[in-house]
Amino acid sequence: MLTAQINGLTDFPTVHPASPEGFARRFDLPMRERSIPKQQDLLLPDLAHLLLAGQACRNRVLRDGRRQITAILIPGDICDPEAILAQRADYAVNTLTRCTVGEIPLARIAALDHHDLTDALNRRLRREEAIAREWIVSLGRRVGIERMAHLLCELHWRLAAVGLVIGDSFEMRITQSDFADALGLTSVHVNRVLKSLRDSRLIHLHGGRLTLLDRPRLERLAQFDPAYLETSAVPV
Amino acid sequence: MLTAQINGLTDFPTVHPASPEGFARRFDLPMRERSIPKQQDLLLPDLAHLLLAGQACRNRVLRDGRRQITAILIPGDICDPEAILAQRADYAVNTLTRCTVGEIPLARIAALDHHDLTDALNRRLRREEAIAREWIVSLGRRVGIERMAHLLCELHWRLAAVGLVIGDSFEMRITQSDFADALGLTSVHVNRVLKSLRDSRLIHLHGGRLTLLDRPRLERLAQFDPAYLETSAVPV
DNA sequence: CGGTAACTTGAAGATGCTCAACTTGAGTGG
DNA sequence: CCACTCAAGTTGAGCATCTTCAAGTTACCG
Repeated sequence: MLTAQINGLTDFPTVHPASPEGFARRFDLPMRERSIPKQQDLLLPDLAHLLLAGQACRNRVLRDGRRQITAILIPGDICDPEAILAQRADYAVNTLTRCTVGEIPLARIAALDHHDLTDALNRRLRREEAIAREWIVSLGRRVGIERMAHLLCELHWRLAAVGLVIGDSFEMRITQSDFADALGLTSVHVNRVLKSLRDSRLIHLHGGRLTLLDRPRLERLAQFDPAYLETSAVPV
Repeated sequence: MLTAQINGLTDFPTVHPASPEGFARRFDLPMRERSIPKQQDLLLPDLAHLLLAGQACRNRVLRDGRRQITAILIPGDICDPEAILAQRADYAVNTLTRCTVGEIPLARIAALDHHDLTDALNRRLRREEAIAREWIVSLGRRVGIERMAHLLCELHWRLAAVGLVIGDSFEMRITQSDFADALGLTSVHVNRVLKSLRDSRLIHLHGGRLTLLDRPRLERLAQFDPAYLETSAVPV
């Protein structure tokens, strides 16, 4: 079994135990697994990509090298829903940690033309747009420490929804540099923000595992309201 | 005729001459027009709202009053596609200028259950998400002047697509304060950024009309690439 | 156990903010 | 048509957040 096999690797990050490959199974689609090192481009042409383990991101790089992450992907997420729905994705997807992806030929998806499937994808897209809106609020109107707090609350909530949180702690191997590119900050400032959160006893980070020590206070600091994530509980 | 009637008002901003109410007509939906002053809440319950004239925005306000605009709406845009697709919209919509909206009862839309309609809405949603991604890049990685340049390029492109640009100039009555809330800046800084763009002879603003004096240079400054807007030309 | 990526810290500087005063301009009523 | 009013725009000065540059230190991986 895939799940057992992955869990056997001791340092393998954030596996979705609720078998996200259920997506492929539900619609009877062939899926090939692939393991990818961290900091690599992930998308291959003519395939849809389902993230099974690890964390990835969508990002854009400006001509002068400035990089902005526009979304963080966790197990169970589809990396490129636009590839399925619109035959194109206008972004790159990179791994933030070592990842396992499930690859499904686009041709097979197109062939089955399943109404439930496009419905499910569109529901996911609406949720992703809600997340994007919240990122816009963060980037526009929250200061560094609030931005970081909000992102950690979001990740906690999303990881919990797929069973990857124990207590208030979860695996977190994203580098400070990548956090910086997600939060619109520099890695130096991310480091200071994290130190400040540690000093305030709001978080604890050790051995690639992050613990939210005082989630209520963290959520208050971030003005985090999970309503935007709850709405479409998004099966499939 | 609606279009003629609106165009009769001399100071009425950015009317979509290509009759955006074609949306309602195409699907044979009843639409009531309503005129709304600037800086007002726009959404009413149990209705879908189509923007016919003027400019509006989706926004969120934090507890301490900080406000972030997450999207700018122009004639032809649907203010609350989520209200139609998911029976809820987790944002407020405000008018930025005086507006005319077309209101369509949600019950009537739900009743017809037209597949083309949900398809069209989902296509619009994907385009909006592409715009949101670009806003994330701007807010995260562009400095003030680049952010403003990029937004002006975006508005130029979108307004041109609905026939509201003459030469390189279009009606623009959004206040500097609202620009600030869209760009994650203060109105004071927006003022300085606009002055700088004026001094560089990149834009000209007079009598509520904005002219892009050197669009190629402005687009280079913003690193603007209209691909994300072109993709789904979005009829309906 | 050596090498490299990631993290940490300090100091100086840039971008953008806050506060405050003033100017301009559009809409209103006399 | 003018005076009045209030919202919007403009400008200056000082300050906060965050950046840049640079020099370490730690931790992971082969």
